[in-house]
Amino acid sequence: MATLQENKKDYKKTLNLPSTQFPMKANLANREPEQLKKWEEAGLYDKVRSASAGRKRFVLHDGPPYANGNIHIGTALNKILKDIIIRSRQMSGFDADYIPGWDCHGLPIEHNVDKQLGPKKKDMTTNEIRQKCRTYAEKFVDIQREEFKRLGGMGKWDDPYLTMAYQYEAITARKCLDFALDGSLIHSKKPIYWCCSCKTALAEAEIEYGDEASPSIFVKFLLEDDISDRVPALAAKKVFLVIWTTTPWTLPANLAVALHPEFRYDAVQVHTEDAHNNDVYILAADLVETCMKQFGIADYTILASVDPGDLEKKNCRHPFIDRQSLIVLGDHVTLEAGTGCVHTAPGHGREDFEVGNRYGLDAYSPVNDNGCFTPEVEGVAGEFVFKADAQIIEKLKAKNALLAAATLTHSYPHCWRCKKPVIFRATPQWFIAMDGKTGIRKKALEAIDTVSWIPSWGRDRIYSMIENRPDWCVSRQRSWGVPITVFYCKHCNELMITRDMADRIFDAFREHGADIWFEKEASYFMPDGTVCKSCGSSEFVKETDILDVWFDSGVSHAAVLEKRPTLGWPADLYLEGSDQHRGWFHSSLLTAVATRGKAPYKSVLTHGFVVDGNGKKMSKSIGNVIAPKKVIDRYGAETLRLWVAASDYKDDIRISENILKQLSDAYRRIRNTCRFMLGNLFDFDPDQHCVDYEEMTDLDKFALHALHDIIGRCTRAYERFDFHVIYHTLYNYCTVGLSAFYLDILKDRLYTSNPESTARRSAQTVMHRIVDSLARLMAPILPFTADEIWRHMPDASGRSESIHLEPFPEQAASVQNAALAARWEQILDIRGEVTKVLENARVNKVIGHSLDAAVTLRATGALYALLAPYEKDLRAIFIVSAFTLERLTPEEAASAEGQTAASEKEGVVASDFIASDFVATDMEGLFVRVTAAAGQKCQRCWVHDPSVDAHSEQAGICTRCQAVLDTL
RNA sequence: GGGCCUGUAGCUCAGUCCGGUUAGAGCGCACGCCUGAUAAGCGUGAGGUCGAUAGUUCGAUUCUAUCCAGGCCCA
Repeated sequence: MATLQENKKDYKKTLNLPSTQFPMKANLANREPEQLKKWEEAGLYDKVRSASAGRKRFVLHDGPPYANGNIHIGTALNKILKDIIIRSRQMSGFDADYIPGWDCHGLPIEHNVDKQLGPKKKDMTTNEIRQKCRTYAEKFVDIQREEFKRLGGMGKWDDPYLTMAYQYEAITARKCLDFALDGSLIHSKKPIYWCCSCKTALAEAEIEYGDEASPSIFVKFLLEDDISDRVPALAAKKVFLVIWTTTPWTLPANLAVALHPEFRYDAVQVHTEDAHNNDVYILAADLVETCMKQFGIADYTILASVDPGDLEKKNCRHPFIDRQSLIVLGDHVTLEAGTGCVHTAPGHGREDFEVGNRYGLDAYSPVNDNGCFTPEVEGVAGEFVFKADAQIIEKLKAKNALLAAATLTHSYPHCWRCKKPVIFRATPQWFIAMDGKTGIRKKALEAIDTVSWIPSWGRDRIYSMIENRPDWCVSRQRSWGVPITVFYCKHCNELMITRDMADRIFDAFREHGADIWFEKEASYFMPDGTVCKSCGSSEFVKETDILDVWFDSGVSHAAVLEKRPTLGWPADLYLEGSDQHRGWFHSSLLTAVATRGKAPYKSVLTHGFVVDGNGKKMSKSIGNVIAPKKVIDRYGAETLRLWVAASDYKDDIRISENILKQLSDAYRRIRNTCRFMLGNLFDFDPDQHCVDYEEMTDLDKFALHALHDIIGRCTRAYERFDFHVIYHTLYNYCTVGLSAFYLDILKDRLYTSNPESTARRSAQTVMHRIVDSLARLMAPILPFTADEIWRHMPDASGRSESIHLEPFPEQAASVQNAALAARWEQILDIRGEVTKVLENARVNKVIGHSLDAAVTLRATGALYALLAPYEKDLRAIFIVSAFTLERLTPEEAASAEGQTAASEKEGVVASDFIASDFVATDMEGLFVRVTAAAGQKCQRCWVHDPSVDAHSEQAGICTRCQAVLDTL
């Protein structure tokens, strides 16, 4: 007779144990690049495209990232979301092409090129510099393209749109001229940062802040208008508004004094020994005390409180120029320093400009390119502004307008290149008028309500931004961009642009790029014989300003959606971070309503920002930045994609080692669950072995019902872009529905049955459908893994070469069975009660494995009726060796409940019922008894059964196994 | 400082719109089992003043206000 050990081995050979080439370890970091290469070699994306030709289109328009630097985790989030959307729409039956884009012009690139060039730049022509910028942008387009592809994103990476492409540049210039031709592009002055030493305009990014010592002076402005009708205490007094400034040189450009509309102001009469005696000063009430200290005035009386509203639009006298200064109200006034009355020179400060704009004041800036006063400024004409400070202070003293003067060290903007302090200076700029005759603002506001904003607060956010924004300043005094292609008369400075010229410029740009603007004379773009309408001159000069890059990307709907044959206007969806309400969503809307009268998108989806594990923003200085490359190298792009899917991206989303670890655990669980099913399908041929629904057990039918529930939930979630619902649904399904329930129960049947038996084939039919559906459902989120699963599934007729050519699984109504599902939900609950009692037996060393146990259930009417039809199945469902069902009357149940409770409390055995070890459960009318199973453990199926060893020919196996072996 | 948004177990998310049993799930953790999914699998269990405070209400995680913490956009 064979030894037990040998028998064990022999019997193992007779089992149908899982077998698959699908590896347990994903080794994503290494395998993903190989996979990408295979897809590329196979031309998968082209196949996807041709497979969906003729279907209804879904147009997701890619917002162009800036072609500078490596991608960061936020860009990765954005691109992965887009890819999930493209793939899921594709799988739900749309034709969804993805055309990535890059924003290639603009200051940050030029700035970096500047840094590389250093002093050489001075000797280079504009086009030489532009060429360097173009090369730089190309380099980063290539770098980022590879990084994006590595994320698993599917799309036309070989044919992206670039804002520096000639055709794109031509369209950008053309769109700008559309504004010019309909009168929406206006020329006006605005203050900008200006470096007097480099003689150039500077952008915010080119400013470095550093300490600087400045004069700090208090100046009084005589109130000309009488407000004693509102404030009687001021009758017949000399009333002054007192301002504070650290830039005395801007006083010649003073046009206004600003007060805060909600602050309280006091009129203070001072008593001094000097010329200021009996002056009345108007100051913010909260600052009276500190100001008086600074003025060195101890003796003063508060005469009255003044409502700033009573002063609005009244006039002061400029302290040393024969001019009025208007009193205005503005929210930018603070109580942090000064007097609460703010010296306002609209030509020399951004807030001054904005408040001045509202009151119709000129951006007066009598300072030339060198930083010297123009001749019109008496006394200091020709003087460098910072040098003029002292002279202006002297002048104020002489006019008895100076209340105090000191020196203050404070943070002040400096030029990034020459490190000298910069000034704010108004220069002519091009603006797109928001409220001109084309009424862009009004149209934009109306268009907002035709768009679906997800989440809905996006609507309010962009609405208030459009509602309150100033005119759009589109001028930049730079080289790297699309020029504003208008001309001026050389003699009278009259603006010149016509439809004909616009066409010529468009054609020239399309052929040569925007460089040609800087190469050719104005006449090149003008019909022969063009003369100035105003003075008749035939000599013209070109505008040298270039366009704000937001204009470039803002016309992408025209340059891309309208031009690409696979896209269309308007887009179904724009998807970007919530910062783009002010950025791309905003600029796109403005250019679209102006030229097409409609929004360029039907819906706008926004995602939040990536923050660290504590919800803090990532920054280099804090050192909490997580680079996508690091994540990919360690966990693979799939894990990063799973992170995107798991997070509710409408909020800010967190990432940390802990979160990634959790996701990588989840990934492994999903992978392994699929691997188990693949392993059990090793001998399954779907074309031959599928079992009909009607022939299946209720358990298998329930599994199909549950699967179709999952399919419904996931496909609905894809429709609503609720990807985290999919993650949770699939993950929970794998752990709870499959691994801990269905698959665990199935093992016995799969391993021990005759391989050809209906019981086993039925289970395989269900598992095949599950793994097929799971792979399809996960494909948009986990494209690598889904395709890997696909390749390891049993082959069947009509299969595509890649899962990415397949649609989502259908939700088949034929397997929906609500009544059956309701019964099984209850059986699941009962199973939960049984496992608790089993665990108790395990703790008490009665059993180890659940197959060591025999379970008896006693149940009352309804529960008994539910269980009775399944009596034979429940042994397997509970994964125990023996199962018995007994019926209990309600009276017995009630009495037993009481007895069990009593025995638990007192430790007394109260009746035979309790003596037989039944335990009351949390379910009313359900009692469970667990005992060690009788009989030997079958060496083949591991079930304890009295029949084991009853057969003489084979040692250690049960009748059931013997029967199977007989058929093999 | 202003506009918009967010805050539920260690983590990722339900629930809150329209107030009402002991606020749910999975993971993680702890303990145990198994060794025929094995760098796997199964079971049980412990975790929450629902950011804080005040108000409305018979009753608030849910409604209101303020505050705190954080994010985006402005200033």
